[in-house]
Amino acid sequence: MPLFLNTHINKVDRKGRVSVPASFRAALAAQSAVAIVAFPSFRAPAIEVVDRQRMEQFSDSADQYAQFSDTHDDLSLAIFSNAEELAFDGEGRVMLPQSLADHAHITTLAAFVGLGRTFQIWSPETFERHKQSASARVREQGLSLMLRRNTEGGGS
Amino acid sequence: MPLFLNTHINKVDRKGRVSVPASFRAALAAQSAVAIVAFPSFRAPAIEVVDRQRMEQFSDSADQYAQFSDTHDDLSLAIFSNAEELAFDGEGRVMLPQSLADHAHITTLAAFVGLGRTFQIWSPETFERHKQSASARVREQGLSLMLRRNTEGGGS
DNA sequence: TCAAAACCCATTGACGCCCATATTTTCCCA
DNA sequence: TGGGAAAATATGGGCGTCAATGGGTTTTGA
Repeated sequence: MPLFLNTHINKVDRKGRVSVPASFRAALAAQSAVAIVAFPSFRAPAIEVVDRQRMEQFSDSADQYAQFSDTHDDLSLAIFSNAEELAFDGEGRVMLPQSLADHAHITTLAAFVGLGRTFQIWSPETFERHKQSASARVREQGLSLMLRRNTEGGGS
Repeated sequence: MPLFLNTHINKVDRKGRVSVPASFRAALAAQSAVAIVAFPSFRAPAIEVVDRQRMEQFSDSADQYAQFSDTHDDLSLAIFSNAEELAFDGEGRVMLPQSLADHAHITTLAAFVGLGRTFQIWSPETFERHKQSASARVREQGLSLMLRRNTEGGGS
C-alpha cells in the first residue's frame, strides 16, 4: 500500500510538465504503476490523484449503487468524465492538462500534498490558505478522533 | 512494540543531521525499521515521531472516514501533509527537515524525549520549560489521571 | 504540414553513502 | 576496585549519485 506524505512544491515548466515527487513515485512503484489518474476535486480547487487500482475500486463500488441513487450517479459522472490518466515521462514528470490546472488555479508552481493513501495537487498559495483554516479547526475541535484505535490484529 | 525511555540531547550538525539515540534505534530495530515518520505536534512546538507501522494505521483509519467527515479530512491534512519519512544513514542519523526544525525552534541541539510507544524531539530549552510547568501540573492535580488504565483492547 | 506531445540529453544542487575522528561506555583482568 | 583495552556511540566532512529542471529533437496524429 502506498503512503504519500509531506508537501512538495515543484515547478510547472513552459510545456506544462511537472515532476512528481520522487517519494510519491517510489510509493507508486511498489505496485509497479506507470501512470496515475487525476480528476478535479469537487470539494476544493484541487486535483485529486489516485492510482489505477483505486480508480477501479471506485468504478466497482459506483456500479453497485449508481443505478439506485442519483447521488452516486452524479458522483461517478463527476469523477470519471473528468478523470485523465497521466503517464510518466523518462524523468518522472507528467503533463498537467489545462482543464485540471485551471480548476486548481495552477500556473507556474504545483504543490503535491500527501494524504496517506492518496494525494492532491494544489496551487501553493491556495493550499496554504486551505491548510491554515483546516489546522485552526483541528485545534478547536481537539484530537480525540485521530487517536481512535485500530484493531491490532494483522497489521500490514 | 517499541518502548522509548529517557531524554537524550544530541547535536544537529551543519548539514542538519542528528544521531537518533542508540537505545531508540534498538527499540525500532526490533521491528526492522529503516525509517521513522515525523510531523509537527499540534499542541506544542515539538516534533512527534512514530514508526511507519503506526502511520499506516493512521492512514487506514483516515481513509475510511475522511470522505464522510470534514473533521477527519482536516486531520488527515494536518498530519499527512506535514509528515516526513526520515531515513537513517549508516551511522544512525536522520536529516531534520527545516520545516520541522523551525516548528520546534531547533537550531544546534535536539532533545529526544521518550514517551513509551512514541517519542518527541524538542529544542532542549523549550523542553526544559515545558517539563517544569508539566510537573507543576502533576503536583497540583496528582497522578491519578496518569495511572488510569487505558481502555485499549489487546495491547501486547 | 504543422502543432502537440513523447523522447532524449545536459546542468545543478541537494542528499545519501562512505570514511575518519572523537567521545563515551563496556568489559576484562590485574 | 582501579586501570586500560576494546567496542559502541556520536560527530564531522568529502564525494558520488540522483532528483529536479531546462531545452532540444524526433515522432505522432490531426
